[in-house]
Amino acid sequence: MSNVTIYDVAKASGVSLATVSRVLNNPEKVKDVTKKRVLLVIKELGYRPNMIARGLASHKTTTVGVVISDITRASISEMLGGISDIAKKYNYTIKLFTVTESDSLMDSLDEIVSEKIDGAIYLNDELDDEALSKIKETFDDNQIPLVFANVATKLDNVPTVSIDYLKASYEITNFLINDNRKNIYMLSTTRRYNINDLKEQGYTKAILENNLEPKIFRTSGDTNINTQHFKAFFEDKLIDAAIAVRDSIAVSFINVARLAHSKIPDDIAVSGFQNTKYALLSRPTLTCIDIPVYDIGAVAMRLLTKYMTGEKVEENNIILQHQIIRRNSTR
Amino acid sequence: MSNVTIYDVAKASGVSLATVSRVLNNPEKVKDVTKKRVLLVIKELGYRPNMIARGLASHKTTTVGVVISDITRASISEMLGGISDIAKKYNYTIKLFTVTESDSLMDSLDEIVSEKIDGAIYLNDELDDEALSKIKETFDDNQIPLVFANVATKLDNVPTVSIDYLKASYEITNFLINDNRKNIYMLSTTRRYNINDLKEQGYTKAILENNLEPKIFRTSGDTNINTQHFKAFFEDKLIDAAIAVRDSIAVSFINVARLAHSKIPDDIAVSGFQNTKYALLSRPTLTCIDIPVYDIGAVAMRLLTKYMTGEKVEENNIILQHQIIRRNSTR
DNA sequence: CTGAAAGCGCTTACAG
DNA sequence: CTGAAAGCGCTTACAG
Repeated sequence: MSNVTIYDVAKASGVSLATVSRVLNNPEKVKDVTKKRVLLVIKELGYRPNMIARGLASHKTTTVGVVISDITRASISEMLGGISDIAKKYNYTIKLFTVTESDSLMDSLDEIVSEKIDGAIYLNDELDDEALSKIKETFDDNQIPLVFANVATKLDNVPTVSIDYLKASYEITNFLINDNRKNIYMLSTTRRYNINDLKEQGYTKAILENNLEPKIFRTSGDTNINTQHFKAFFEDKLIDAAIAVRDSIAVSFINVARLAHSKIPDDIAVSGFQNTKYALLSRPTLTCIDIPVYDIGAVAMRLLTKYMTGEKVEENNIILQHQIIRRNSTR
Repeated sequence: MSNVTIYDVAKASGVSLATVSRVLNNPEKVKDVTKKRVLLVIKELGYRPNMIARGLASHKTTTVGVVISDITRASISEMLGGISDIAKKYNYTIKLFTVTESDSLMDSLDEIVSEKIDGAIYLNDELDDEALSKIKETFDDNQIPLVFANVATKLDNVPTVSIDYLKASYEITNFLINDNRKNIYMLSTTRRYNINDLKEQGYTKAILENNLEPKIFRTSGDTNINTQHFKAFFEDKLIDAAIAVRDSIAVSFINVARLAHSKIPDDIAVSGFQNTKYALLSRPTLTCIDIPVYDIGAVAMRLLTKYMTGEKVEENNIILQHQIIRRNSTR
């Protein structure tokens, strides 16, 4: 029964409730004997401070908000894993907020802010700079530290944790160019994402530097739909390499390409992005950029703890390392 | 700026703070003119009630805890999606708790309980009945309604939302038996899950009813590891059908089987469980039991709202419908 | 329909 | 090192 209050503990150990509170929050200010006695009573009574009351009195809830748009995306749950592990380590609880497109952004933010969180991590790579700065501003007004995870922006004073998507894309494109590929497509999404734009830029840069022609094919993330698109694609396109912005799109493309009697990787080399389980289960197995999704979450949470406790922060925009995982869909 | 309090609103609209509170919580008790005036001031000042203070005063936090073990599992994020959508609809906020194996169960529960949630959903199919009832008891002691999602148990008075895994497994096994398969393996996990046990039972029942021999092969959920196991498997096993307890294990098995020159589905028919994206991206595409994971989450949350508000509940153990999705890995 | 007052369970200066 | 008291921002009987 958790209806034991700080009063009960105070009475049972013969001290004031102020002292019990100190034992819990500033133990160094309490004499050893007293502390031991109080601690014992706490154990015996099974006392656990009421976090709500503590939150009201101290203006700290030891809760961080995690704001996401589409929880179903594979990367999200891994990022959440990283966030959660570090949050636990620093004794923060997580509140989950989902913002759907039908919601007005400002209303959603107001709601989140009124929950009195100590800080927030925002996961949403669909935001443009305007939306990003509006969000940042709202949190600033309420003095709530905020970190964007897996989001890239040129705005400074907006803390982010991400990888260098432009560079990653540039590298994988060059990798294919060095394999003597001439007709390299980027398979991107119809919908413009903050991060996919960077992938396209890195690709385009490498392509142009080599006097090739950039070719971006946009399709849906939905397997049923992009399968149809890819089937049409093979009726008239010349192609010897493809870089998909997501692993699942790459695998879907491989499946259709093989139906069209293309040999992977000899006729067409294919690369994905992220290194999910899809890449391992695909045949041939998929070469891709490994994105340390768990780490992005973990580092974002760690960064947030620094803002919340007022620790010195050297760098607001953290770039984690990516790498190319070579498998059988490329030579 | 959310530092506007109920006092500011009261003063600005010339009423007492009690009236402002009523406008928000029991509007029918306030005269229309007064209500309109207060509402206007609330808008103008941008007032949003402090949820922490409200929680302390009312003993209701409008927050539900979602307790999970391994957030990385694909099913979890979809279930969370269902939970989140319904929670939003009923104006509940979600607190996320992860319980790792290294944590003591009781300590974790104590922590969760001290967060003063109004109710909880527990997602963990690794628990045996003993653990389940211990958990249920702890929440009962603290008068916190609790629903287990995607968990099966014979204990009554433990609310659950799930599908009939035994029946689903029984059906898919019979489906393969009717295709004249004789050497049907179940590909299960080394680790015993609450739910996988039921899958094994359904399989075994169908097999025995048809005078066949039950054959359960246990492996890891990790693709790299089970690939090795499956390679060894093909050196000495006679097999013409396989039912994997997870889609990803089925796909991994198919990949190895094809390497061993088995034709899918002619030589070996394969079925999975859940109907994830893996099933669609596999070649051949994977037949599997469709599990309405999102719905399980949504229904669990809806059920929980009933417990929290004291609504009548007809049935504590809700079974959702599954179905067999036939694709190309079976005939 | 509305207000004054107590209370929710804590924390935190302020004294001593 | 410890206690008395004010306060965090609300809700909710209790009167009227």
